[in-house]
Amino acid sequence: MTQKLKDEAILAPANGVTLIDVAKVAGVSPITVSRALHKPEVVSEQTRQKVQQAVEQVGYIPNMLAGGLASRQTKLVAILVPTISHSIFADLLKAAMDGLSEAGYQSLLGITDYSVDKEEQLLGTILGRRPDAIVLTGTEHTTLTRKRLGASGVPVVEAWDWTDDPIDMLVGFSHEAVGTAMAQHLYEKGYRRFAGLFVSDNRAMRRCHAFYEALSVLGIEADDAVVMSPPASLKEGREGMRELLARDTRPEVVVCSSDTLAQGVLAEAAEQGLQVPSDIAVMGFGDMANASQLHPALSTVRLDSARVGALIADALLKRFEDQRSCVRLDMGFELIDRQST
Amino acid sequence: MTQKLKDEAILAPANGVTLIDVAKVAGVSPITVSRALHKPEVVSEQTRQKVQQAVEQVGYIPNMLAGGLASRQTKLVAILVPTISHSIFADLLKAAMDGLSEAGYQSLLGITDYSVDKEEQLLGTILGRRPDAIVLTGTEHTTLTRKRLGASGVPVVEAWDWTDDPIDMLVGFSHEAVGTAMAQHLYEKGYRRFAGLFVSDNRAMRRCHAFYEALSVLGIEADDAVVMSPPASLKEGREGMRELLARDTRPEVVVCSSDTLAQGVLAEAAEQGLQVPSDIAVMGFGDMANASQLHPALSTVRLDSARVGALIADALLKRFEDQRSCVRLDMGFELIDRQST
DNA sequence: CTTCTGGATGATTGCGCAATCATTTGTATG
DNA sequence: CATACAAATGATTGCGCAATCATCCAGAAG
Repeated sequence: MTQKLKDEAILAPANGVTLIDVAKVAGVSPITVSRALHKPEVVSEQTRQKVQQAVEQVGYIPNMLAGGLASRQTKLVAILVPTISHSIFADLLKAAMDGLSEAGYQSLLGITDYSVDKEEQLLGTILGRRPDAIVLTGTEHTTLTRKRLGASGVPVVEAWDWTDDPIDMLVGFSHEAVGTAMAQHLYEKGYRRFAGLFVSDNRAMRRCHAFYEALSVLGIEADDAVVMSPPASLKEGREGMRELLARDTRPEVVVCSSDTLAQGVLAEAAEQGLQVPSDIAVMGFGDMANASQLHPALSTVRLDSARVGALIADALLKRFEDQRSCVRLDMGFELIDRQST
Repeated sequence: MTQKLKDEAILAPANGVTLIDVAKVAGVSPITVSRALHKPEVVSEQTRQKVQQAVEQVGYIPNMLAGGLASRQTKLVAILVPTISHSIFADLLKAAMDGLSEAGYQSLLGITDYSVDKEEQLLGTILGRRPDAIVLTGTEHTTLTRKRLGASGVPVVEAWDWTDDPIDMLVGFSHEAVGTAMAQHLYEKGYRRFAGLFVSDNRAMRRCHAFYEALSVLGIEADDAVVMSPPASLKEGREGMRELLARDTRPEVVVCSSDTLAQGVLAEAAEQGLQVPSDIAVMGFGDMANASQLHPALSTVRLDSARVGALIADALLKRFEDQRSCVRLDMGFELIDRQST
């Protein structure tokens, strides 16, 4: 077959052509075509090639609706994240999608806007697509969500958090441990006057509480954190910083619930002519790609969300291979000292 | 029915329960259940309620594979973007998804990494899901992509760009016009020594060429732009800036292919003790949420990608209602002067 | 009282494919 | 040369649903 012929043939529509058309052209039965495409090892090399040629000639594109209905597996994985506007979740999502697509799985994205109710609602329509697995962010869900997932038997990964009572699989880290570690770390660096700037999502607040708890254990009293509502953008960071600076005593270090917030703090400090870290130090959370490139480079907590995404994909692929596999992985985290503390 | 009963009932698995089960419980035929759910107006209020109750009692979740196969519409829209790590595309995607989900459509995300070949490959598997429409970023595609789309008859929106020869629908703006406008604008502000810092993706390069073309029309000779390979992050911005500053003559203004790159330029300028804009001015592209919050606030080109996303959704919904509808919309853009120029 | 109309419901069929079981063919073994 | 056995292929069936056409019934019109 010439290249030209192939090019013209392959363009056939996704609508008309079915397995049967391919079978006719190849001179075999429809089921043999199906096998040639999905289980080439059980078909003779000769017929496999005939089928392959026929597929290209008629421009066949398998109908995965029909395939999924018949085989009860959709090669679809639903991934629910609170937002895609934070590089943390964008990176996680990208890595998970890449890992899954290598194994032939497509991803169905859901954005929960940090709301467990929206998560529940998304889940309702998503389950209608009969995904082979579902990835959730966090371990906080509505009871209905938990029940539906438990009853549906779909493999689940809860990501980006840690709990002793997971629905199924788990890839993440303890936000309480992060809060505690940040407090101890900054204390050991000699800071004594602390301020917190957090966004009021579930996980950030848990880091916040652990942070203040640890401070109190260290014998330090600190003013309450400034708490903003999501999303966490530079704007919130600047506003929060202004609020902190308006207080009676200026803190030595500002601990933020995300790098983005911290970046806003840096911008506000620059605007007000404050030197970082000599006048005021700043610590973020997330180690997004920008963090090391800011001026001054941002001290933060490194999570490697791309790795979390990749490990989510791994966990799922393992489960697909072996029903009994159940990955539960505490990724940990790493404190990164740069110029801002 | 008590709340408790409902809660317990609704949790039934997504696997076992079918329309037929609902029909039995409701005491009607399966097809009546289908109608009660999809076309409530043709069913009497009484049976509609009976069905609704039965659905909740048995925890029925419609199988959209079966529904899609039978009705030939999947309520799925595929959206292909080059990356989700730029807020421009993240916002566009989010807005499009929101607009579509309100009308009951789910989105299938594909990330092309700025590669038309990857786009082609993604399209292959995506067409297997028989989406009701496809959204592509840009107007540059492989010939096979064009042919497949043309032949498949699926509604297509090309977004974020402009062309006289669209595949189908079009929502975007002219990148050439942006390049030209930036050159004229900066010229009018009095700048004469220009430098360009661009990333080598198709659309950025077209803005770049138009920019230099316009400069040359204005009688200005400028050194070649520094061209980095994607992705465009702060790091590339800083590196590019260092390269520019190493040249014989320092430019008065640096024009960047994205706000992120520009942000890197600002960071490098700060690091090197250069005042912006007095020592060197900077202009970005995109007006991401951060741009106005940086220090100094970034002059840029405003695109409102969320609006593009919303209009994409509108264009598709219109098409779904009326086969003949074919939106082609030039969104234009807006130059924004802030502190950095 | 008959005929007509239209609203409400049901029966049948097929969407495109893979699982399952059945059959054919080719090859090795005694 | 008969038997066994595996590899390769085919026929049938059902996945869960909506489109299509058919039926039923109540009330209006004549």
